[in-house]
Amino acid sequence: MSQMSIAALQGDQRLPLYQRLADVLRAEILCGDRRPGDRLPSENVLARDYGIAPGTTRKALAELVEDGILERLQGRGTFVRRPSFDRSLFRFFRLRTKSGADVIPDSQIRSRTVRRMPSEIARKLAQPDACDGIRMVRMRLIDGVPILHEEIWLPLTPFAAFMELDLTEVGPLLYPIYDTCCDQIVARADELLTVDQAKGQPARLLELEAGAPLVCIERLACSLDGTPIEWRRSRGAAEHFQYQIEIR
Amino acid sequence: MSQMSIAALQGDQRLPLYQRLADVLRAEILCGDRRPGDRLPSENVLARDYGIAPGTTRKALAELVEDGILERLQGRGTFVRRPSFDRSLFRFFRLRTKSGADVIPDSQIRSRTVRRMPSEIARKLAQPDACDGIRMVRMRLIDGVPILHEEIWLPLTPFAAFMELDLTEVGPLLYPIYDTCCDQIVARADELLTVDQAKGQPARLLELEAGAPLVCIERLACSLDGTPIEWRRSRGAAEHFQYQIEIR
DNA sequence: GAGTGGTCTAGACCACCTG
DNA sequence: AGGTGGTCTAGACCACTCG
Repeated sequence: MSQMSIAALQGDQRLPLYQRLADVLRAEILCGDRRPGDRLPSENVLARDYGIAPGTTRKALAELVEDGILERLQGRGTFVRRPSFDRSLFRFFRLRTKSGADVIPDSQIRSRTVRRMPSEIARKLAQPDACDGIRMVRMRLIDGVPILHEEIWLPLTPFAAFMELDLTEVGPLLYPIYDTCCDQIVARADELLTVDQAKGQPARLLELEAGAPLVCIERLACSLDGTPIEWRRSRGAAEHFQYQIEIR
Repeated sequence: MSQMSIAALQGDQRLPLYQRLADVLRAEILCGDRRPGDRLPSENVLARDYGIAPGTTRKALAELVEDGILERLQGRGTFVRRPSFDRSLFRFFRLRTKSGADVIPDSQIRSRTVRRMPSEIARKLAQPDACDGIRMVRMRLIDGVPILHEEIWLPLTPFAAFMELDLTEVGPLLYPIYDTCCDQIVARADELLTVDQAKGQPARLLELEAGAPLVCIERLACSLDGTPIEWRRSRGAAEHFQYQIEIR
């Protein structure tokens, strides 16, 4: 192991040692060689294995901690972080209910079918045009009141097992299920927020009049290595929402 | 200088040395003792002055670089960063015009008066209730088309000089003017985005029918030490906007 | 050429966790 | 008690900038 590792660090010699080590470790994590929760070798062991000083190892690990990929616990070790992130939507969104904030709404999956993906969604999911995918419609409710209408698309390739799942066992959070059931970890997402007008199925399910202002969030969720995994569009009555953000 | 500085670091001895040094330097910057653009002493000089190892100094400086307060340039030195941030609004907002993105709209200040602050705004600006403030109404246009209606409030206390300014000389960016004219630096801001319906003056100036969906962004801008400096509410036709964000 | 920050080394001691 | 990470030291050499 140790000689091979030294060879690996010699890859692109223009970069500093700590950078090359960070790249190696990052790659090992992204390709699934090291899974979330795994403990890495201690900094001294890494230093010996790669033939560099402990301080240099430390700087590489610090960079990955900065990235949010690793977590270091004094006296315990260095661990691959488990990205948990389904609450992120509600980190920015605040639902204007009596109760206040930080509630994850209840979830009702209204349908789950395999059907032809619209080409625009296929493109965003990096799938070939005119292929099949999994489509879900999900309502999210607070105190029984429908708040969000969600249309969710998954590519068949890694998510075939998802179709076998008992929907009654699916809770309000999908991403942990993607992990346990299909070995897919959502690491980041892009969101695009626009304002729309209510019409069709979403308007009906949200019990809104046609033309009412609707907030529309399109999200493309990606795995650790950047592969797009899930596309979803969430819509909700505009009056229920506020989006909060800090700029620096 | 050097002995005094050592005394300063002894303040709260539970914290690590690099942390205490970072706190001292941050405080010196926040209170205006070191201004944006100033060069700090080199890490070796700091180390000698404070009686610590250069590596420890380095870690303190790295933390402030991380915070965005300092900037280090190889061969030149370590500098206090000049926060420039008026473009941030448009880092998230994309205006759906033919031309595309990354345009700072033109600016027309329609009024600038001193008048009684609404109590809610006074509270947010940490001003006493029923005090006077500076109120501006500003339109922002792209290709001559009104896009945003802005209502802006400033506390009189540090901004009195702003009333003397020739408005024809005010460009599209206010924050650099706050700096040069009133010695106020905007370092961060909180934004709250909601959806509203057009009515009254904003609707008229934006040439919208009453009831049209309106995006409404309330922003509270703060100086380096966290003091609220400016409150503004920007409104624009919802159809013109999209808000983009990356979640990690 | 002198001074700066960027990288790297090779240790030391401490606080903390676990078996 | 032994291993872990957190802090700290005291240097080295390099690349870069500037006068």
